[in-house]
Amino acid sequence: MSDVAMPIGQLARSVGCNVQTIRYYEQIGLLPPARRTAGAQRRYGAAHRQKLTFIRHARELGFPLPAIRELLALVHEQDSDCARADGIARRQLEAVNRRVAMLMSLRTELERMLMHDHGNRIRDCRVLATLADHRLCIETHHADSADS
Amino acid sequence: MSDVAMPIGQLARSVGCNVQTIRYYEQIGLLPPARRTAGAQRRYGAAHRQKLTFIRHARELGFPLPAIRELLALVHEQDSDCARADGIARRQLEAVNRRVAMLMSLRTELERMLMHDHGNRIRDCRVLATLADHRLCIETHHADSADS
DNA sequence: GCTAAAACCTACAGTCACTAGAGCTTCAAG
DNA sequence: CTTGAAGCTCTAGTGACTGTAGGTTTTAGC
Ligand SMILES: [Zn+2]
Ligand SMILES: [Zn+2]
Ligand SMILES: [Zn+2]
Ligand SMILES: [Zn+2]
Repeated sequence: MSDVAMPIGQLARSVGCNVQTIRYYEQIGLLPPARRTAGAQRRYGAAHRQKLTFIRHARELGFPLPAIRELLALVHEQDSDCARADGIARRQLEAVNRRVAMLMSLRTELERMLMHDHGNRIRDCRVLATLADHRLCIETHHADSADS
Repeated sequence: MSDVAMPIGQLARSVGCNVQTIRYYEQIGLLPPARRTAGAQRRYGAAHRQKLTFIRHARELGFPLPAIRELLALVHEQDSDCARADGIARRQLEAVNRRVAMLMSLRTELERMLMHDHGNRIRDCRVLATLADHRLCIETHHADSADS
């Protein structure tokens, strides 16, 4: 399509993020500055769109921005070994695994709380009783790393 | 133990959070202000410790602070119905379920990326190729809600 | 009573990855 | 040439803390 001189809003729609996000990426130096019209509006081409697509896809897979910055730098070294890139992805996988494990035990505990018979008064509520005393929990859901 | 006049550091150790967190909770009105010594240092008793334990346990289960604030308010209405408390917990369970679902599909995709044979050059790297083009993904891991 | 170290105090900045708003300017269609 | 959408910069806010600077209080040993 009209790749030649896309304004920022069109680029945003085409990759599915919003305009402020693109300006933010430029500001922190993740996306190189766009060329500007005489009136100082940004105009983007295919290269920018590719880079932004990469960034957004990585974000959707949960990579943090510093990791993405490193991955983008690696893309330019076509002849180098990809071990570093793979390492970043593996670390991301491990982080995801830790979060999943954490959330699964939270889920178990929340389900346990809710399953119990509630004497429908606050004073007898299983949810509040459990929150007040972790000994009513079975699982050790406690955070070693990875929150919420 | 010495519940009578715990200084903030001791309270922090006893519930397993750090000192700034307690001051932060006081600042945002989640934890009521402690009484002070002549020299303006905070001293805590059993009631404070109970409340803080409740807060920290709820946080470990992923409840956001506004939900915890509401739960704490409910605890004082011993004779009321616990439906609201249960509703908050159910919403938290649903949020956890959404996150788990999201993270599972991220995990699948990350594993797929990494499983592939890598021609150990950047130019052939499956990780970077996949990040550059979502069509190489099977799962629709895309975020509708719940990030990272 | 004195000293030194540990713990405490306030106030403010920084984290992460955006998002929202105010107040102004530029672009493109008619 | 007018108008309305879209763009611009700059600043502040989100959630739930964490870290720092620079000062004061407490406590234990002598
Ligand atoms: Zn209940
Ligand atoms: Zn528990
Ligand atoms: Zn590779
Ligand atoms: Zn994908």
